Amino acid sequence: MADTRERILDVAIRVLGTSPDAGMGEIARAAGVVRRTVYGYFPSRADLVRALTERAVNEIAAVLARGDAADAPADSAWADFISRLWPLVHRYRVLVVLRRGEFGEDIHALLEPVEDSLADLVRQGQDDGSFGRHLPAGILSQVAWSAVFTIADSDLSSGSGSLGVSAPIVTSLLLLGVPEPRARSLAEARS
Amino acid sequence: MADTRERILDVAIRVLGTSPDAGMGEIARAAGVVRRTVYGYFPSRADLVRALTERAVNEIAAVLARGDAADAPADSAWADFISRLWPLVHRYRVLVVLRRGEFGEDIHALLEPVEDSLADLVRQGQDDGSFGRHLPAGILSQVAWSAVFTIADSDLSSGSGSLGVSAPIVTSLLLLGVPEPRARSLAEARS
DNA sequence: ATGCGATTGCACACCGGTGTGCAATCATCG
DNA sequence: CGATGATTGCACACCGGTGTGCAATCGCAT
Repeated sequence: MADTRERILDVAIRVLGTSPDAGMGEIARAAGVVRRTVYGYFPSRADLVRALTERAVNEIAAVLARGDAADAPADSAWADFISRLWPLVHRYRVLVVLRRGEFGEDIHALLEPVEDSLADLVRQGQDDGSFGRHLPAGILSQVAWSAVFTIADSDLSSGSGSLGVSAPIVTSLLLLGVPEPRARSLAEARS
Repeated sequence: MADTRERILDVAIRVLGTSPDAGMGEIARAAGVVRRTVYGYFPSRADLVRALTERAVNEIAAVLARGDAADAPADSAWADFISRLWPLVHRYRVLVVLRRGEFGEDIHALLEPVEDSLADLVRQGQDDGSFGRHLPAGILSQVAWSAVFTIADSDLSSGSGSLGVSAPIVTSLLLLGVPEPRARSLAEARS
C-alpha cells in the first residue's frame, strides 16, 4: 500500500526520537512490518532518516510561516510560533536527537532555513527593543528554541503529563529578555 | 605509566564529547596509543565511559559545592556556580551528549545528585522570590543548566571564539525569572 | 480463476566494532 | 647486564547491523 510508507515514517519518527541508534529491524518491528519491507521503500538507513527529517522540517517550516503577519511585534510573533509548535514538539524530537551523530551534517543543512528564519525574527526583536542583546541573535534564537525542546523533554521524563502552553511560551520569552509581565500577558492570550 | 590512564581519560572526554559514537580505536589513536593498550586499562568500552562520567560528575560536584555560602541569596549563588562552571563547560560536554543513547541510564544515575542540588537551589530561589514560578523547580533547573551548555555549543559551532562569562550568567538568570537589571549586575560582578 | 503488486521469509555476503591471547619490543631501574 | 612492567603488533572469534536476491505467499480487482 501507499500508506505503508507513511506508517513507517510515522513510527520511525517516534522510535528514533526515543533511541536514535535504533536499527532498521527495530523500526520495522515497531511498524508491524518486516525489515525487508522497509528496505523496499527506503534503500538505505540514511534514506529513511533523510526522508524523515525533510518531512519534519517541512511541517515545522509550515508552522513557522503561518505566523508571518509581518507587522506583528516580534515578541508576539514568537509567542504565536511557540504556541503552534508546542503540540507538535514531541514529534520533532527527532531533530534535536539526530542533529548529533552520524547525520549531523545533513540534518543541519535541512534545518538551516528554519533556524535562519528564527534568527531573523529574533534579530528583528532586538532591533525594535522587545528582545535583549545579551547574546547575538543567531545564538539567542538557538538557545530559546532548544529550551522549548528541553522543557518538553523534562516534562515527559520527570513527572506526569503535559504542562500547558504557557510554560514554554513564558520561559522562552523570559530567556529572550522580555520582561515578566509582558511575557505572562502574551502567554495568557494563547492559553 | 600511571599517567597513560589519565591521558586516555582526558582524550576520551574530548573525543566522545564531539562524536559520541567514536570507537575504542578512534579514542586510542587520539591518545597516541594502541587500541590494545586502552583495553589494558578499561576492560570494556562501558568501563571507559563510566570512569569518564564519574570523573566529570565529581569535578562538577566540586564546583557546585564550592559555592555553598549557605546564606547567599539564590540568584547570587547561581551566578557563582555558572561563573565557575563556564570555563570548564566544554570538557563536560560529554555529559549532555552521552545522556542519550546506550548509557542513558547509568549517566542519569551518576548525574542525579548534581541535578538534585541544582533543583534545590532553584527551589530555594523560588521560595524567597528571586526566581520565577513559570516552571516547577525540577524542570526549571534542568532547562537553565542545559541552556548554559547550549550557549557554549552554539558559540563553538557558529562563529569564532568564546563569549564572556556574562553571556551565560545573564541568559540563565533571565531564564530563571530574574529581572534584567539584577541579572546584569550579578553578571558584571563576576566578569 | 488469473494476474498483479505488495509483503513476507529466508539465506546470504559484508562490514565495522568489540574483546582476547600471546609473543615481541622497549624503557627503566637495580 | 638482567629483570620487571608497560606497550606494541598481530591474529583471532564474535556479534550485530546493513543491504541484497529470490522464491513463496497473500489480498484484491478484473
